[in-house]
Amino acid sequence: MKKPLPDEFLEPIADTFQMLADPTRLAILRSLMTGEKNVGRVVEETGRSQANVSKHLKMLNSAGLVARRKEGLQVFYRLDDPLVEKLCDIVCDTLVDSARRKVNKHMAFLGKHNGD
Amino acid sequence: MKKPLPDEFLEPIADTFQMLADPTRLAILRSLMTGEKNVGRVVEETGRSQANVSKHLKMLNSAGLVARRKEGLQVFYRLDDPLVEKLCDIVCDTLVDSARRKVNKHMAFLGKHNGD
DNA sequence: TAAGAATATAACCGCTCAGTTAAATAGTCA
DNA sequence: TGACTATTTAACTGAGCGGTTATATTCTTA
Repeated sequence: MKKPLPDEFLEPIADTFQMLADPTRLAILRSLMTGEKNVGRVVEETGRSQANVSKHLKMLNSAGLVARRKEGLQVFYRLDDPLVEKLCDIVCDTLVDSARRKVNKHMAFLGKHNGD
Repeated sequence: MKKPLPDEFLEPIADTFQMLADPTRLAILRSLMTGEKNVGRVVEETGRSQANVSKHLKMLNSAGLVARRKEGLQVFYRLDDPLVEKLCDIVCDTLVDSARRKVNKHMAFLGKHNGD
């Protein structure tokens, strides 16, 4: 029932993952998860340099992950792809699960248990 | 209800995405989705060079995405993280949706409609 | 028009990484 | 042991990318 994904899709998919494969971009996306923000605000929240944030925002925009809106001197960005939150949710869940497994294993070693 | 993800998670998450941000590795993972395979078989199915596949398999193994099993001369690899299939499903769905939207837009332009 | 603020761009550097080629390792079988 | 097979590893190269610094652009306001 599940179709194998065609070769032509491998590269665009890899490109999408590539966009998410950088801590700074993830920090920017996380910042935008709580709503549309101008560049300066994103700079504040991520603690990265202005030029750096601007550069990454441009990449994210080109990739179609964030949308751009200009208003006077400021430029506002917002998430523009439902993919982002879904992916982050899944990866985060997996990391949490992984961490929990490690803890449980440790507890078992100590002869203890917690709800698994 | 949704907790913001902590800074310490950004890098490991980025690393995970990085593993998926390469067409060859995606091809390898796709190959392994139909079951455990030895290196030579993966080489065949992906059409990449043997050394290249071996290198990527090592990376995927180090990242915990695939498991390794040795049997005589051959080495068998298999998917070892539920994350992989989940992520690929989501990305593929999104790409399909995106493609469908484009088609629909085109149909609308032509004054036609199909089930949306 | 001049000054200043918000954002974008250009140039540069160091590093990582994908792919290739060639050699090494490990296991099988005669 | 020696030939042969499957896989791994080492060394190298070229391209891409993240970050910084400095400069440019765009818009507002006085």
